[in-house]
Amino acid sequence: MSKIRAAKAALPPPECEEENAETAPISARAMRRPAAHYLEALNPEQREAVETLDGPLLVLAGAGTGKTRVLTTRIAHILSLGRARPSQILAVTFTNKAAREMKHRVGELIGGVVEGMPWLGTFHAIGVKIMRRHAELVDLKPSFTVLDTDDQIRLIKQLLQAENIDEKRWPARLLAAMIDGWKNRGLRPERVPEGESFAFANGRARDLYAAYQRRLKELNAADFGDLLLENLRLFQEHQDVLEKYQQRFLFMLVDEYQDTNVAQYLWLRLLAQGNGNICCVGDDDQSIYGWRGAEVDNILRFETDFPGARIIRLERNYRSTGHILAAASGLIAHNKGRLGKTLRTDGSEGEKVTVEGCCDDEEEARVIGEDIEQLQRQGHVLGEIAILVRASFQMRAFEDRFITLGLPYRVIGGPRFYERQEIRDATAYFDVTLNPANDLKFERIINTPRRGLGEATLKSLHQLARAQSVPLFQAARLMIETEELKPRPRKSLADLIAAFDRWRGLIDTMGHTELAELILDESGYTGMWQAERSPQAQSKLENLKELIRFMEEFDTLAGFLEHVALVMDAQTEEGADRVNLMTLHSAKGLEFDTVFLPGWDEGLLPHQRSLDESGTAGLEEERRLAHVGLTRARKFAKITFAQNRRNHGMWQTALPSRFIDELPIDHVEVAEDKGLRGYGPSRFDSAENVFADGFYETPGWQRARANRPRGSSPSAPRREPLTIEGTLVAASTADGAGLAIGERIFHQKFGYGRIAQIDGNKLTVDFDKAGQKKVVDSFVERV
DNA sequence: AACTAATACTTTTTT
DNA sequence: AGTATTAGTT
Repeated sequence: MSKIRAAKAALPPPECEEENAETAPISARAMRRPAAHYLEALNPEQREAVETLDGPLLVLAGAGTGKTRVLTTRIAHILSLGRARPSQILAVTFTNKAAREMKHRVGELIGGVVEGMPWLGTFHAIGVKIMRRHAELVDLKPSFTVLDTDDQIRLIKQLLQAENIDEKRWPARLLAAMIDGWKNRGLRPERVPEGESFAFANGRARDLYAAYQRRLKELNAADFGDLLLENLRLFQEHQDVLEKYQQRFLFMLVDEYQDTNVAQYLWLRLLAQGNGNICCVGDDDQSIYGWRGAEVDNILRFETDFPGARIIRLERNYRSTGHILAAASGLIAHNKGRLGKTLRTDGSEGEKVTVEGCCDDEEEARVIGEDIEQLQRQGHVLGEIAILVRASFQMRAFEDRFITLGLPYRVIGGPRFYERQEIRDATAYFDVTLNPANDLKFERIINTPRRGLGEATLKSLHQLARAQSVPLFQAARLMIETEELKPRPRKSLADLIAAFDRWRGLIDTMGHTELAELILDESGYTGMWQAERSPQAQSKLENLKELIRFMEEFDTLAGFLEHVALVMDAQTEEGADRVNLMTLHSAKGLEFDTVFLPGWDEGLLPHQRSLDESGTAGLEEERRLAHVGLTRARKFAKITFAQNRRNHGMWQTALPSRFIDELPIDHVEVAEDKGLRGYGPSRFDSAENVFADGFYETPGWQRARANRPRGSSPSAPRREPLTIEGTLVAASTADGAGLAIGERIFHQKFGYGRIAQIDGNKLTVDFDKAGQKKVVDSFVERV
C-alpha cells in the first residue's frame, strides 16, 4: 500500500500486483495498469488531446470521432499520472445521461467504480452542490428547493395577478421564457437592457424579474437558471470562495462545449483563471441549441477567450461509411460560420444515402414501415434502427403505423419521467410533508384529488398568508380555527392539515418508501387514478409504482427529493429489441446502423419558424440539425419528404427541403418508381399483401402469430409487451382471442372501441375517440 | 365547486 | 385536428 502511494508520481512497474483492489484509491488502482494500455487504443490526434494536460485546450471533435473516449481517457490519464486526485477534477456535461456514461467509462478504464469523482456531473448538479455550501452568500438557506418549470410558471402567474397584469395579453410563459433567456445570458435584473424590458407589459419586465427573484428568496428556492446565475454571482462577489474552487480544480473538462450559454461560459472562465487547465470538447457543427441560449460563438471564440489555447481537431470518423460521411460533410459545408473540419473514414464506401419522395405523411410512415419489415426479414436488429424527426408531431404517423403492424418501437425523449403530472403531484405531497412552508407544492396538491378546496378557499388562504406573512400551510392552520370558511371546506382543510402532520410525525419511525406509499394512499391520490378508467390512468399508476421503486435507491425521503428535480430522467429500458423513434435533438450523441430521416420538407426541416426568427443563423442551425441526423447513421441512411402534410388540420403542400439539393450528388441515390406502392386507399394496404408472396413470412405476421397464446409453435419467440414512453401499452390477452365482431374492447393507446371487422389476428376497430384503426388482437382487452 | 362549452394554441429540450 | 386551458353555467 505505502509502496503504491510512494510511487504516485511515477509510472507504476508493469508487474504491479492486484492486491487490495477494493480498498486502494482510484488513482492507485489506475496505476496498476501499464500507461500504454489505454493510450495505445487511441489514434495520434486523440492521444495528443489526452496527453496535452497543461493550459487551455479545445478539442474539435466531429461526429463519431471518439469525443467521449478522449474525455474519459484524459481523466484516467490525469489520475494515472498522479497529477490530480479524483476530487480535484471538474468534469461538466449537459445531461445526466452523459454524466453517467462518463462515470461508467472512466470506471471501466481504471478498473473499478468511480465513487471518488464528486465533481463529475451536469452544470446544474455541480451548481447546486456549490450553492448549498455557500447558500447564505446568495441569500438562501442551505436547504433551498429547486423549482421545476411548473412551479416557476405558477409563481409568475401569481406575480402577474398581484400586479394586475392582463394574463391574456402577457402570458406567464412568455415572461418565464424571457427571464430564462436573461439568466442564460448571465443578466441579473438590473442589467437587463431597457429595450428588452419593453417587450413585456409596457416595460415592466425588468421589475417583474426583480420581483420574481425576491419571491424566490422568500420561498427559499432557486430555479434552474439560478443554479448557474447565482453561482456566478457567488464567484463574482466573493473572491475568496472563487479562489477556493480555483485552487481545488486542478483540471477542468467540459463536454459539448458548443452548447454552453453565456452564464456557463462566464462561470467556466472564472474557474479556469486559476491554473488554466481547461479542456473543452465540442463540435461547432453540432450546435443545435441556439434557441435555448447556447452560443456557438463560445466555441468559435475559444482562442481569444483563452489565450495560448491549443486546438486539436479530431477528423477521423469511426462511425459512418464513406457515402454517408461525404453526404453529411457536403451538406454542412454550406454553412458559413464554422471552424471547419474534414471528416474522413478509413472504412468502406458503403451504400449511398437514399432519398425518396412520398405523397403524404401517411405514405411516408408506410414506406418506412415496410423498409423496416424488410430489414427485419434480413435479420437486422430493430434496436439498431432509428427514425429521427424534426418535430414531435411527426411521430404520430409512425406510432399509428407501427401499432397497426405490431412492430415494437420505443419513443426516446418525450416528457421526462419526473415532469409527468402524477410524479410531480406525488413528489409535491412528499415535499410538503417534509417542508410545510413549500407554498408552491402545497398549492399544487391542495385540491388534488378533489376535496372541495377550490379557488375561493385558496384565495382567502393567500390573503391570510400575506397579511400574517406566513406560509400557506401555516395560514391554513390558522384559518381552520376561525369561522371564515364554510363548514365543509373547513373540515376538509382541517383533515388535510392533520394528515400532513401525522405523516410528518412518521418520518423518523417509518421506512421512507412505506411512508411514501402511505401518503399516496391516505391522501386519496392513488384512489383518484384507480377510480378513473381512462387509457392513461393505468400507466400513471404504473409510474407511481416506478417512483416508489426508484425511491428505494435512496436512504431517506429528503435524500430522494434532493435528487428528484435534477437527476431523475426517463428510464430508457435497454435490452428489448425495438425501433427507436425520437426527435433530431434528442438523437445527438447516439448512433444506429440504420437511420430514417423523414420530413425533409421545406418549412419543416429548415423549420419555417427558425427561418423567420433567426434568418441565416436559423438556417445554419437547421442545417446542423440535418447534419446531426445524417451522422447518426453507421451503415444506412434514408431521407424522405412528403409533398403533402396535414399539419394543424390543414393540408399543406411542401417542397422538398433545400438540404436535399445540397447533398453531393455522387453520394446520393434517388429511390424512384417505388412511388407506386401504397397508392390507393390505405386501409387495403395489408389486404393487398395477402396475395403477394411472402406475406406469411412478413415479420409483422410472424410476430403476431408468435404472440397468439394458442396454436403458435412453442419455439416461436414471445414478444414482450409494447411500451411507449416506458409505460405498458399492450399486454397480450391472457385468455386467447375468440373476439367477435361488435364486441366492446379496450386498447391502451386508443381507449374504448367496438370491433368492426376481424381479419385473422388483425382487428378493425371503431374507437370512440380515435376513429377507425387497425390493431393486432393481442393489443386489446375485452371489457 | 364542479361541470360543460368555447377558445386558444401547436419547433426543437435540459436542468 | 386535436388538445389544453379558460370562461360561463349549473
